[in-house]
Amino acid sequence: MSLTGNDLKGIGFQEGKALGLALQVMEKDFSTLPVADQLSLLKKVITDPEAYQHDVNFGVVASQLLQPVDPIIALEPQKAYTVYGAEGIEQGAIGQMQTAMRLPVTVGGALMPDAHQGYGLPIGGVLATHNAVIPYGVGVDIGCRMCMTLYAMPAAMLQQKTDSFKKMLVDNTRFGIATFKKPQEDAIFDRQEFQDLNILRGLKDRAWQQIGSSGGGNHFVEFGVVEITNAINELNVPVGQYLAVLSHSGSRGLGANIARYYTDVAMNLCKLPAEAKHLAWLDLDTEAGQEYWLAMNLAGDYASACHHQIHNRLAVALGETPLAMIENHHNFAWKEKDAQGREIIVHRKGATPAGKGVLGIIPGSMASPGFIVRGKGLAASISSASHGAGRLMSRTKAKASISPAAVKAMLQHEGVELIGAGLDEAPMAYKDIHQVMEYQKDLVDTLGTFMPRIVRMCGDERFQEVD
DNA sequence: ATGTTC
Repeated sequence: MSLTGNDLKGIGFQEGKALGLALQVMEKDFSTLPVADQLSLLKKVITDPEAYQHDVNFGVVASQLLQPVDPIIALEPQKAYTVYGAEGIEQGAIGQMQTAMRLPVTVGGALMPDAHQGYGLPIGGVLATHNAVIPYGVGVDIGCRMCMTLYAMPAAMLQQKTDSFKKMLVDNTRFGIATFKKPQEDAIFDRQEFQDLNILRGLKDRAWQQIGSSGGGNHFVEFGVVEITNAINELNVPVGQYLAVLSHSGSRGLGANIARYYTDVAMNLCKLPAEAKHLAWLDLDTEAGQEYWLAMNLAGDYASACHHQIHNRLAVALGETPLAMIENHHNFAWKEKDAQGREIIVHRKGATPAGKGVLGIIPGSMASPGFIVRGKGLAASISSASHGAGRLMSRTKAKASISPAAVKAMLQHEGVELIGAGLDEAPMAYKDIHQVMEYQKDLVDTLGTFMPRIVRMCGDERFQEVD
């Protein structure tokens, strides 16, 4: 029988290295004993660690228990930050942002109008720090991002040949646990980081299996209609309608494992009061900080590579070359400059980079438009905007209160075909994107809109191997 | 977000 972390906490272990080591020792050498016997052994060790310092089995656990406990870093008075669309933001997200503004490393922050509560920094939170990176300020899905390609094809084809476009999505995208039988080669796998960092060496094989796949949750790949409304645009396309592909996904298991590992490292190295513990940071001058920075950037590039494979497969299926491609991370940290020219680390956890002239994509929901935007570089927003409409209700509440018939009717009304997805992704579970765009009109200009027509999200693939 | 827990 295997012990759990909670079992150990029950006999007095604190969250930390000793707990992890104790679990390892029990799993390796004592896993055949009944749980009660395992616990009574560990109880002796934690009661009198001195006696076990040189024990062949428990020496490593006892020595760790005897290490002095790291002092807790004090929070400072809260620094000022700007909230956009405060009336639509839940209190939990505001509270989390206030805590983040009290870290000694924090130099600035902003909360986007689609914000909601997360772990550590809220989703929709932007945090600028000095020389420190917070793994939970980036989020679990490192490099979660948007990518859009525009085609010189009549958008009406989507209605005329709906079934053929649906088949293109089914054949060329993978959701949930499903992956491609033959993953496509990619330059990302030549990256030295996969050899240089221990953690990455063990993650490469699954990254290879998963490349080009989309995962689950709010991720999607969809065909839709882009309406370019601004004649002055960096895409170099005239005002008008375009058939387009839009994708939303991240770095799959690769980023999730990097995030989990370095959050753990940070929380062990950087002890904060309970309400701030998930905001543990890594100093960029330390080995761990530099490793995380490399791993995070690799995960971001991997997420980008996944999107490029998705769009390439669909370009082949369409038999066309895209006119333009737009893409942006919205879960990431960047080295940027503040107004005084100092280097800052900008964490955007569910926020779109909106530096002056920077293009980005802000999706709505499966039945409402997304927006192609150009950042205005507003300092108060730390050059950021929202990464979507934001949830109006939790996944649990959405599943309990929205009826499949209502979703079906809404999709039909908006002329949207859907493959997969659960009620937690229903359009009515999201805020009104037009209202959210209004809240952030000082942050971005709109170049065009994207209306979804044929949407694929994660469905039963969660439970069922496809290929 | 994630083969969802060291």
